[in-house]
Amino acid sequence: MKNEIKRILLDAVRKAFEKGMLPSDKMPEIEIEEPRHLSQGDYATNVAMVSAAVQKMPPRKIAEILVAFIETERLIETVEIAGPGFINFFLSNDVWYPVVDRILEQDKQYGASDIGQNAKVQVEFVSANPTGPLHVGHGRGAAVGDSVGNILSFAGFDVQKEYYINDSGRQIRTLGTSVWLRVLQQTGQDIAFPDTCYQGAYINDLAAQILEQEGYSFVQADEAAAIDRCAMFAAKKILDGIKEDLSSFGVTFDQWFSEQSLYDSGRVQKAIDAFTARDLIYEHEGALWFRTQDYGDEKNRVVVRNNGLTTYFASDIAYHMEKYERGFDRVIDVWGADHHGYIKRMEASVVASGRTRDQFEVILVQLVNLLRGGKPFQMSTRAGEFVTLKDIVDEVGKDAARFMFLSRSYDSGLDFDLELAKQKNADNPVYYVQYVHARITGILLKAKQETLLRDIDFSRGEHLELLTAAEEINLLKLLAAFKETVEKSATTLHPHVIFTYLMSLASAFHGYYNKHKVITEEKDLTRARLSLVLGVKKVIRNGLMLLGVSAPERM
RNA sequence: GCGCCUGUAGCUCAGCUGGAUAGAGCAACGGACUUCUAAUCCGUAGGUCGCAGGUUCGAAUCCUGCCAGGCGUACCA
Repeated sequence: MKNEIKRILLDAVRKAFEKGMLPSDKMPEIEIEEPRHLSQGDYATNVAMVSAAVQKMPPRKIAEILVAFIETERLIETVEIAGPGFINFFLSNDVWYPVVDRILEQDKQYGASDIGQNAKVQVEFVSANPTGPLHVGHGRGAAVGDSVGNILSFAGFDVQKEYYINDSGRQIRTLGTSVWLRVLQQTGQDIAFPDTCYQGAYINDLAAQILEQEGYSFVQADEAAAIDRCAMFAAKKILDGIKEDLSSFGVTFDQWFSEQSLYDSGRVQKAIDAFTARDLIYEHEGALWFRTQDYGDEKNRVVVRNNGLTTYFASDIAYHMEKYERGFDRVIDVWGADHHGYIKRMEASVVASGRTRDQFEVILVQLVNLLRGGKPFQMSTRAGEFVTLKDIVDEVGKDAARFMFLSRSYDSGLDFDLELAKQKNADNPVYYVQYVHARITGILLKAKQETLLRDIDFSRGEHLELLTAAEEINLLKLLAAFKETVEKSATTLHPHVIFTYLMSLASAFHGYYNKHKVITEEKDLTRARLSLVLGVKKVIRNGLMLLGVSAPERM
């Protein structure tokens, strides 16, 4: 429609020039936008204002001339000049009716877009160390990553969701030691448990489990091997738990990628060697350094410490090289905001390995500020005091938790009040949107019971021209805007755009519902309205699906 | 000190690829259920868009400088 208006305007400029009404036939880059207020039409353009310089005339004068040459076609009801020189277009209702047909026809695909051009994109998120259960903070990253993946996929990208498992290095050894010491304690040995070990009660559970499995002889085994065994055992158990928690949070991954596998296949060493050969890595004071400074980082970074152990950065370099080798055009990492200092060096390694800067993007999710009854509630993984994602899902449900995490831009910190979240009351916006879906289902059920309206599974809209109420036209316009909302969300990588859209659609529907009856005495009007609400129902469902929230038939 | 994010109604936040009277939810106040689910709706009230400059016909939106808050600034992960 916007292109249509642009064409009409170009036409008007040309005709006005030919008739000698305008000194130039040039038209600068113009905007066609949807005004905030209904009184300003369906579309407005600033063509007169931006042409003032070229035409050497006041904007309003230009607007008057153009309007005289605009051919009001069937789709345009009226054209007005307003304010400093805006030209406002009021469209006829006919423009909006076909959207219902499109929704009913495309169903679950309505709103899908092809802007992604099938480009291969990888979204990596959560990637929490398997040293303890996921906590609330991970939940936000999980919700964001999963939804961004869904939205990109819906927008025509070829998306793969991946979880990177840090199953190598010091924290895993610490995990093994922690479990081992608990094992010894459980067999009656009086051993101190150091602060540097993981304190959570789950460590005790794991110790009991491995003791049960291995038997008492386990404690007499070689200690180094036993600690190793504990580490493997615990990491596997914890990872299983993480998978389970994510699954009940509605989050699934296409691939779980092991850090250890990068060492086993020699990829880490290969990456170091390759960069060393290009003098991107050099030795200094017994350690190996990457020249990230050459790529805009504030200082160079260590990849191999002087004790011979590699840093996280080393395997991350190899990991990201591997991602592109798998054929991804874009790689998106979802990180907690406390890792933002890591972006520069990661970018450096990506660019150094021959990729362009825009092939690597980091979604920085600001931290979740945990509150309890309005008061700050400090969590500490080390001390074993934290609220797990599982706790939250068990208490408030997957839908409410996900909706809350996605309600705001991840650029802002999120206050998560445990007391508030655990209340299953009407304050929670998820019910506001889900209620629309349930309400419409109720209407359709009722319509089905009416003998005259047995067949309500319309494959296209019926008698749509009878939809003339302001609320109905408004709903149609919102439904038509869903696709561009998806595209905006995909382009900006911001899922909350979908949230905001769903809230406006829900609000428009509730208002309509309270003012008009869908099922009336007039059969044709009823069928028209049923078509409309069926469309609303499908769009609500599609939007919720992108956020990973269910659309209940009943509430 | 430097870097990233944020600063909009009493509270929590949308709006930020510049547009015409800055929006929503909660909280406050007043209304609407013999009706397709009141987990809803309608109305009232509430704002120097952190501050100061700049660019522009036009700035919450872009630029600069301040101020405030969060996070980060390891041969930790």
